[in-house]
Amino acid sequence: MTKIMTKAERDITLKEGHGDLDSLVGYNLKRAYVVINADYRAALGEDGLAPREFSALALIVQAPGITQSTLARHLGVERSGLVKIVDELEARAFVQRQAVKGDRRVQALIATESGTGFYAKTLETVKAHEAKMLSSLSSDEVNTLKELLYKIRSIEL
Amino acid sequence: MTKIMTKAERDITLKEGHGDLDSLVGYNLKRAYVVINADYRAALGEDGLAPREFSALALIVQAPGITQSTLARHLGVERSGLVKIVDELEARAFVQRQAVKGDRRVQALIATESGTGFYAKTLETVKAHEAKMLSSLSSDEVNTLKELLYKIRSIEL
DNA sequence: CTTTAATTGTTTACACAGTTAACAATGCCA
DNA sequence: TGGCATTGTTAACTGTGTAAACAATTAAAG
Repeated sequence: MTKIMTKAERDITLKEGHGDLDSLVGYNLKRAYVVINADYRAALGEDGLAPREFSALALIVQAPGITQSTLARHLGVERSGLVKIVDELEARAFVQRQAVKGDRRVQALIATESGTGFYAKTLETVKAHEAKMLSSLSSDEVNTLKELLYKIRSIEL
Repeated sequence: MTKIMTKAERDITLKEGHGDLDSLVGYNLKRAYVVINADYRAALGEDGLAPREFSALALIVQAPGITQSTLARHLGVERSGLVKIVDELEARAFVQRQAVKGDRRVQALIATESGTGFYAKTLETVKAHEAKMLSSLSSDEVNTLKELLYKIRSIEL
């Protein structure tokens, strides 16, 4: 026999905020991800780089000449999925696909000058966005958080 | 003048693992989320509940009679998006939409007996999956992680 | 060598999660 | 009563990503 609650009772019950879900890391992880992601997009605006293009560009800037296969592996996506990411970056003239002598299958990725500049500018914007989002955490807490998340994402790598 | 690296040089450079990206919370958050999510699905198998159906069911079990609007608000999704989640749960006979006297617009959601049972069983599976994933973290670390993620997801709520 | 296997980038088809906009039915309130 | 808000729903669309197939090329095995 299930007891039905009134609307007021429901709201009070759920307002507390510690049912089963809140004790699950996965649920908190997803919700936090959604919040951060939404603010990221708001902070970068209409023609800012989407997260995946941004992270791809970051690796290309920091490892000039990286191939798409290697890049896909490091980003944790499929080769096929990376194609449109690089297409987008190339369409905006931030990176170039460059032939490699010695292996005609691969095309090395290098950032253009404007790509490098745009990346640097975007990185500052992203850092500002994160600083704002994490302003209620101490810098120790932020470091701990990064550390723990890094541990999790390194599982079975 | 951009210096192109050899493949070996590239691999060494990236293996270190501390470029710009690794210092960003958002990037670590996303990668950790993907890892946890993949293992969640593997742990629950073919006909297990997907994360969103599971969390919806959790709230329905814990707040019998909750309406779709209230549920959507608590889950952080749109009313329209919740429809197919509840459809799925109803198709599997885990919840029922029940008319409410006094307001003919809403339909209260209640878990069936089998829904409650399935939820309890699934919750144990999910807890086991999390325990496995987080085995390299101390229980203090796990609690800290939950706490920090909860702080983040509570921003502007 | 020559045949077989593996790798790279790519396209196409698909699945899934989620949003916005519109809508009918109903309730609230002034 | 009349206007406004809310609820559940559908439909069209976007975004993100996967899996499967393919041609070109390279590496490995006999």
